[in-house]
Formats: sequence, C-alpha cells, structure tokens
Amino acid sequence: MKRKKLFKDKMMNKIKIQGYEKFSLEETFECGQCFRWDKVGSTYHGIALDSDVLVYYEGNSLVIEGAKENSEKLWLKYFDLERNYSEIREKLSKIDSTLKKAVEACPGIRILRQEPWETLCSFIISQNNNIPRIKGIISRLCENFGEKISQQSFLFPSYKVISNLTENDLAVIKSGFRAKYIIDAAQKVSNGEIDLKRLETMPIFEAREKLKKIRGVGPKVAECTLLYGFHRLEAFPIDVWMKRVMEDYFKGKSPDVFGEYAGIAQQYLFHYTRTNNR
DNA sequence: GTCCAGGTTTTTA
DNA sequence: TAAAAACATGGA
Repeated sequence: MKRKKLFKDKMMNKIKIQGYEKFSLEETFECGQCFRWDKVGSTYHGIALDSDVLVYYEGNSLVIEGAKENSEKLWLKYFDLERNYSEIREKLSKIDSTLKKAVEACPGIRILRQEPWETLCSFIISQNNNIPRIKGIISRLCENFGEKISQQSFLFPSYKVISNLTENDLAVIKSGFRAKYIIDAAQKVSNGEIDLKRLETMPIFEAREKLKKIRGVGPKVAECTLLYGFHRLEAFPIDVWMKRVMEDYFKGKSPDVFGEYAGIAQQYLFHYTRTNNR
C-alpha cells in the first residue's frame, strides 16, 4: 500500500522551467505575500493552481512536481516569470538610493499571481495578527471547509461554501473577531455585490472603494488584495513596517514617486527592513 | 500577568 | 473630526 503510493509519487508530473533570471523561491515565498508555502528541506511545499506541489531547483531548472498536465504556462504566470524584472529593478534603482539597496538585497523576489478570493480572505485574516498564526488559521480554514485533494492537502474553500457558514461554524479555525469579516466577504462576493472578475480591470481607485465595502477591509487589506490577488503592480500596501520606511527614508513623499511598479518597490523595501531589523 | 501581531471598527471627547 | 480603545487568540 505504502509502496504503491511512493511509486505513484515518483510518476507524478514534473514541470521544468529554465531561462528565468535571478529568481529565488526563498525570497519570493518568505517576503510576506503568501501563507500557504512551507519550506521542506531544500524544497517548498504548497497548494496553488488547484494542485499539491513541491517546487525546487535542479541544476538550472526550476522544478514543479505534482503540477497538472500542460500547466506550464499557468505556472509561468503564477511565478510571474514572463516579466522582465531586471528591467524593473534597474528602473526602481534609479529612483532612490535606499530603494536601490533594498532591490540589491533581494533581487529574486517575484509578485505571485495568487487566487483573488484566497488573497482577499487571507489578508482579512492577517489584520492585527502575526504570520505563524495567520498561517495556522488559514490552514484550519482549508482543512475544515476546503476540498481534499490528497492525503494531507486541501484546497482553499470557495466563497460559496463560506457564505453559508455562521460565525459559530468558523469557531474551529480560531480566527477570533475576524470570523464575521470572512463571512461578510464571502457573502458579498457570492451575491455579486463584489464582482471579482470586474475588479481585475476596473480603475484602481474604484476597485479600492469596492473592496472597502466589505467589513474588515480597510486601506491595507484592500491594497494587499489588489497587489497579490489581482496583480495590480501599482498598488502600495502600507503596514507598520512600511510606515516606518516611509517615515525614515521618504518623509513627506507619496507612493506615486515609485511609479507604475510601486507594489514591487514596496515588496523590496518591506523585505529589506524586516530582515535587517531582526 | 503584560505585550504584541503585514488593521479595522467602534467608542469617546 | 480625530484620537483612543476594543476586538480574539496565542506565543514571547
């Protein structure tokens, strides 16, 4: 029985990607944009694109083990590997010397294209919370209400499913006061009040206002959702860390100084100050 | 026991 | 209108 499973694992579909430039799994997964990727030895285990996968380097290839057949294109998009980041890094480096340092400290970061609903829900959970606990809550949310896709893995539950739950049902995930926010978000998406499809292309200022109609979604969560869930690279989330960065290095300036890639600039700066202050 | 965590809502002055 | 306090939970 166990042997059979092992055999099956061995035969699992593997995708190999080459030709990416300065991409780092560690910098990308540990920069605070995602909560469902975990380091396992020298690999990362995660659930994305409806698959339970292991990703790692093999020579100069990036391997995605467990990916669906013919999903290479989707994974390229997921990791944003088709975008010319070296050009963006150069552009950003010219804007400011602190930003230049931040860029050089973690050039392997990519902004993932995560599922919009999962991202919205995850960042609602993130408020006034720490990363280990955010991960725990999300993992319990998936185990209790998501579809099981393998021995240990569950998909992120749909908004449809969550929209029919009560705060009491959600007690098992121990999200505290955030439970009612999660349900409100699910209901507003379910009943069409919030149209995720339209948010993708809507002018960003309108999209912000739409998202903030959800209880528990303020400027920070809205901005994170736009950047990580909708790949709106001009979105610029400001949390306690970024507030400090802005105070220290960009006093009196607006995020506009970072231009169309403000979100990517934010990610370099966020990772830079966090790793330097520990 | 107290403080804090990738904030937001509610209450208070 | 702006500034505090409250909000659940768990680890340090």
